[in-house]
Amino acid sequence: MFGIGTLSRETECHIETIRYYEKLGLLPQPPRSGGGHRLYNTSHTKRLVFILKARSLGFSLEKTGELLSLSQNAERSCSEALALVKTNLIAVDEKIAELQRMKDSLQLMSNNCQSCCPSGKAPDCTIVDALTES
Amino acid sequence: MFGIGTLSRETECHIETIRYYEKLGLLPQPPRSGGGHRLYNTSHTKRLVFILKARSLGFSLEKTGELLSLSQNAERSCSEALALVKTNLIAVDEKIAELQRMKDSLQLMSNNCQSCCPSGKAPDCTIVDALTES
DNA sequence: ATAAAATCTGTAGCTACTACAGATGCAAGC
DNA sequence: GCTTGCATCTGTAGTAGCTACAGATTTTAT
Repeated sequence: MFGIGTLSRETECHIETIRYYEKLGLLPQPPRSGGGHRLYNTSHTKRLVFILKARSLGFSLEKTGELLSLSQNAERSCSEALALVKTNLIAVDEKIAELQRMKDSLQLMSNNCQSCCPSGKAPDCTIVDALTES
Repeated sequence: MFGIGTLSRETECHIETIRYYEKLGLLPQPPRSGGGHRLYNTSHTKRLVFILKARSLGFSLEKTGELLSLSQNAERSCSEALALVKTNLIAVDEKIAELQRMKDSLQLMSNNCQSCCPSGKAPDCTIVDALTES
């Protein structure tokens, strides 16, 4: 049994975040010491690592909760987990596409600006114009 | 002079968002009708369009405010605008890279799952395993 | 004149945390 | 046994960028 600081250090997850996940029900309420300090064991660590991995893959905390309950279901339904992964994959793909569009526009603005006013000052900044014009 | 509803329709920006931008100081406080309704003109439209474009390029509202003040500066400093654009470009690039990593992992999980348990049910779901294992 | 639509202000909610304040708990050294 | 200092506690408020009300008023159309 170890305290929240140890769990935080092991998982590199902030203490406040751990408590926040507990509040949301993603982590179970751990037993407490006589004075009220939370006491964890390795099963808590595993569960938190699961949550953090899902987070790093872009799953919302709600979806992460669904994955967690799937993972604890004795008769695991692979297809449900697969559906969650695929939905997230589509969302990630869309975000990439949108960011790529942003990147292209920004690149264009940057290139235009550098070729038209290399001195650094110009009364007709192409960047401002690009944002101003319709 | 027209009302907030018209401005909202023209720019496809929600009424609440317009008021929010005013509250933040991105949009000036417009004149009011006798009864207190906001009255806009085309200069407000232009400014809002500028904001919305910057938003669509991933600028934070704070950075958008900086771009706005640059755009209104008589002696426009191209280099400052360029710096803002470049900083944002780097941030966008980093986000793309991170999402790409997510995508690769999700794709791998999805492929593994589909090849190992096409029936849809399996007691050893590779997705759950991937999240559980260290 | 009246009904319906638009707008007003102000507050609370959303996601996923983060940052306090102020009160305790705990462990180690003396 | 006592003190010191770090760890932890609860609860609230803040962050970004909105969104969604409630309840009151204004404007517009008939």
